[in-house]
Amino acid sequence: MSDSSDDLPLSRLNHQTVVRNRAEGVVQISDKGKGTRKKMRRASCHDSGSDGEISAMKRKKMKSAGNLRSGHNESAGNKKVIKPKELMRVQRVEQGIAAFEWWNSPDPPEGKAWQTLEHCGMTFEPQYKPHGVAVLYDGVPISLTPYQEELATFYAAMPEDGPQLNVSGGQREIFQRNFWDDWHKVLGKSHAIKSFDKCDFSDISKHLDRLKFVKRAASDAEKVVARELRDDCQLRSGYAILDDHLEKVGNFRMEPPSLFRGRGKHPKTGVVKLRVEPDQVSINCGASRPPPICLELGRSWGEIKHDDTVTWLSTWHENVMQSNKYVMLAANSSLKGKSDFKKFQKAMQLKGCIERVRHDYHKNLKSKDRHLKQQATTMWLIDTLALRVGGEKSEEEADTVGCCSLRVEHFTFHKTGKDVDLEFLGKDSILFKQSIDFAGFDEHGQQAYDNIREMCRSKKKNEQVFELIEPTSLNAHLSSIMPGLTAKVFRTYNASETLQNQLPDAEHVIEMRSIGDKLIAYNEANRIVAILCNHQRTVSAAAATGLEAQAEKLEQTQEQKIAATAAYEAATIKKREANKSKQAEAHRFSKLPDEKDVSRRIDIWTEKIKKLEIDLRNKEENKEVSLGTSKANYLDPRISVAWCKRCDVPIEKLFSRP
DNA sequence: ACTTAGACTTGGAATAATATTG
DNA sequence: CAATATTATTCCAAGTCTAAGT
Repeated sequence: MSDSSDDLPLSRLNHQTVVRNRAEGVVQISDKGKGTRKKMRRASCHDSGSDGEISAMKRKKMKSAGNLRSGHNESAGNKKVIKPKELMRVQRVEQGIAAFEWWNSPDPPEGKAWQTLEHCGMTFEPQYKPHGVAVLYDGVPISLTPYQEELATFYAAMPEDGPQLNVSGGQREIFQRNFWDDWHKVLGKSHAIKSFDKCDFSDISKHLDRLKFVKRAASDAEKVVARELRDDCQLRSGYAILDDHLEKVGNFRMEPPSLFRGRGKHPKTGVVKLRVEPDQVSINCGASRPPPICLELGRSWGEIKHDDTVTWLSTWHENVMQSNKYVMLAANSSLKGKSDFKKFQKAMQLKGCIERVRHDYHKNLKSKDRHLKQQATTMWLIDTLALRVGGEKSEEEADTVGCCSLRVEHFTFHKTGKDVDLEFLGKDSILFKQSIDFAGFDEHGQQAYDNIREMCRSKKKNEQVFELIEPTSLNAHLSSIMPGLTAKVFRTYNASETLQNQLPDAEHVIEMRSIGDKLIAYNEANRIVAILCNHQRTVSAAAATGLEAQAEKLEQTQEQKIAATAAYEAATIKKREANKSKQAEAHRFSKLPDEKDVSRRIDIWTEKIKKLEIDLRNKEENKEVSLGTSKANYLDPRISVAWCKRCDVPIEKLFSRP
């Protein structure tokens, strides 16, 4: 690491080639053969597997690097030599990154996130290029300045029935009003355009559609060029060096300006999200390393910081919600991996003292102290229904709630029956709607029910049920039971616990014939977790029609089977008849389908139908459930990997790697 | 003690890449 | 081999939680 070019900023090494030396297992980013050289230990082909705990995490993070080689070995037995797929430049770099065993690397000192950090800052989209297509005002084309046109184009790009705009409560109107407020300001008081209603953006919309069409119709050669450009950008700015190893950066491209798209009934939807320039961006990098060079001609970064207690590389302020945004390392980086590992470790720690925690709130459900009683009741809900804690929100955001912010109006008690309807909009305005049989959950459910009922009494509809409880106080209480325990940990813990319980036993799984059947069993457990966490997705029009088509296909296959069965029966009958009316005539039916042949074909159809049915049922059940979130954030990979090992399922069937 | 800014995880949808099928 | 289905990745909003400020 003493090469002189080591001190060259990453951003300057922009036309380098990346070479992966197979024999030595060395990854180099070399400048035409000489210069910087990053050595990395290569992931060993077969994992040592001794360090039980982490080895599972490690398996999850293992890359196809191993695959490539195993593919090679197999081909040795085969006569034909299968050439490994040629890798793109980006893939080669990322294979090198994946070879780093972060789980075996030492942690930075307490309180520090890193010791050295070098990266390339952010990239920016080119400035707006006017297209000159006019907005019609009262039927008359109006010429606009480039900036005015840019905003008009943002609006024109939004289809009439665009996402989130059909939310009941007139989101389309809010969207338009917010856009008009901002655009009107930019147009100025004396502008010819005075009212939104007379504006017609359809010419711009058509222009944009044409551009989209052209892009879609691009030739293969053009697509290759586009891909090359993207790869160049990725190689130039997409990686960081943290504590002397290469890491992938997550979102190094500056968000382009646009109209803000809040979820649900967001009061700010349609507000102009401004273009952010380099001088509004702060950079965080190691003091001993050269800071990134701003690639925008004649521009520079706003501020250079050297804060080794945080993990962000760049940050800027966003004008719509007044929030900070960050560039961080990618989800599969060592930093995120370690933090992920800690999260699941904490959940395991909760497993060790869950009895104590539950005993605590079970006891307090009957407390005379109002605060304690509310606290215990919220804990019952968080632990049992996997609700989020639910902090307070401002008027400037969509009205969504979590446990602490639940209001009387979200509960519906019925005179008959013990079920309670709980209905509210949670994170991302996703609907939570369940009929809850409190007493059915555990022996404390009845008490929780009584408490909530009592807390709702004598309160107005829009008042909070647990007005004494705030996330901070709830978390403070939890931390007093177990250090570091917060409400969020319960979701992780209960998700992991559910996965563990729902995965079928190995003895049962190992009997399954195909990997496919095993994967269905895993997905089933995954789905139960997703349902617990209320991870939903909307059924797109395309998905709905796809489902219909599949149902039709199933029906067709069934018909074919019926036809085949009929043919089979006809054949047997005729054979029997032939036998009866002497052998002499039997040759007449020699062309009839052979009995065995037909019955084999029926078997094939039966198999096919079975497969289609399973497939369809699976899809139908997954239609509104999103498995991705729970898989990415809640399922402890160690549980999944252990299950795979026991059930003889290759882990890469569950976890793909970039 | 209370409020707010900052930092980081979680989340669904859009989009790109890849696999499968007709 | 093109059309289509499936899967992975990107995007960026929206949560949680800690720490700093007052």
